[in-house]
Amino acid sequence: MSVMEPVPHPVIRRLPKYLVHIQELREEGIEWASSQEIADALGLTSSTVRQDLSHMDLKGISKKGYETAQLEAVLRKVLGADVLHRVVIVGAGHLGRALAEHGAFAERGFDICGLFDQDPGLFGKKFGHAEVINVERLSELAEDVKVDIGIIAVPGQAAQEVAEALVDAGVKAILNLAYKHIHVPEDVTVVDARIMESLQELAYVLGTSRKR
Amino acid sequence: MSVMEPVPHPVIRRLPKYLVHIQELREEGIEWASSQEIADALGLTSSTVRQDLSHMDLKGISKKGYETAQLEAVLRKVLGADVLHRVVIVGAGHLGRALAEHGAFAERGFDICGLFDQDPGLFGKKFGHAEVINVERLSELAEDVKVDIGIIAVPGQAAQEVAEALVDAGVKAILNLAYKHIHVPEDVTVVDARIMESLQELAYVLGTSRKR
DNA sequence: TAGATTGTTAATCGATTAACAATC
DNA sequence: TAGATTGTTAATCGATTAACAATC
Repeated sequence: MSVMEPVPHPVIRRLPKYLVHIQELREEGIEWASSQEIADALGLTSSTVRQDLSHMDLKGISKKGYETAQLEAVLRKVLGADVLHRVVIVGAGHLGRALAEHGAFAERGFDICGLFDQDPGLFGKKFGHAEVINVERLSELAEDVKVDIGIIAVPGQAAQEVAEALVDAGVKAILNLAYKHIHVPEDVTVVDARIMESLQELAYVLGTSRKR
Repeated sequence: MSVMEPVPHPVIRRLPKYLVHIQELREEGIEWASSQEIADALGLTSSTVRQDLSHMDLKGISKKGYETAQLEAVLRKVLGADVLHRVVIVGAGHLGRALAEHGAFAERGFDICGLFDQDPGLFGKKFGHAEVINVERLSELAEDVKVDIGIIAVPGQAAQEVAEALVDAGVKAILNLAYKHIHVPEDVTVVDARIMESLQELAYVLGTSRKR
């Protein structure tokens, strides 16, 4: 509840889930939600929900729970959903293009302001409202507009190189979709998101269940 | 090291990272890797690496480390990389198409054997080597071939419905890319992978650093 | 042999869950 | 009032890190 205490990482990762669910409840016209109801919907325990929300600047009310309008506002604020984030995507392969064309990002405050690749055959092509630009011109763009987030959507071998280009351009937050760990300075935050790893996780589970 | 003890979840999620790194080392002709070397490359501690690998059926050697060939083999085995996994994708939007067209899955033992959508305008169109099929015909396909993994790549509102169709079709492992928690029976494993949530996590970090 | 590195036990750290007094 | 639900403390659980004897 106190404003400046650090929110633990596992909690941060759950906040977007709360936000989505609460927005749904509001669309249905529901004004109050108890920790138990939220927990059931998201596959958590009510205890976890209360602990998590205790980090937010918000008070629940006994017998009623949390006011959905207030909860949505608080979550939007802490997740920066009301701030415009400028995002560049490096790599205009299938995945990079799909992201550029995916409308949901714009809806949630992520503006794709650049789509880069090294293949001249792609330069100038439009995906979503972004045009493919030579990756060498990344730093030029970064001089003009402050880039908040860089998405790495290139093959693994090129990931580290791209990461360094993003860091040089002053980007402090990187989403790494490449199948490779990247090394960055301490003041840069990296979040990994790899569909391949998730698939392999499932493959492991399938393997163990098959044996029994 | 013992064959049948359950491997903790955090360890499982790191195994794919080890595999990728070891494969790289082998391509470079490197035959031995110490826990410290692996840790540095992947941003872990040597202690974590040794603990993780102690779950594998493998022995390191003092002074040399782990034999990369052996380590790769063991990791491939435990992650089921040598088994063909039959995958269906439900949702032929930008993301679903990008996945179907993404060659890296086939390389790693994931065969996209079906791409489904509800939009008749898409039926018959080819992405990668998959043709878009009416989602109502999902169960038909499942009768013919054993589907191991289902990928949900539809908008959030449709996610639960699709999850149920997959469960009905006998799919026991689901990768959920939709922005919505899905409820499934106990014997079905769900892994969530949402780029939006990862972006929001970064947005949170940006928000907190901005304040200081 | 001396030194490096494993495998494993123990210590620490942190997250989740349980419990319950306070409160509406 | 009685009952439901919060906010918070304490207990539990599990993962990571540290430490070190064993070993090559």
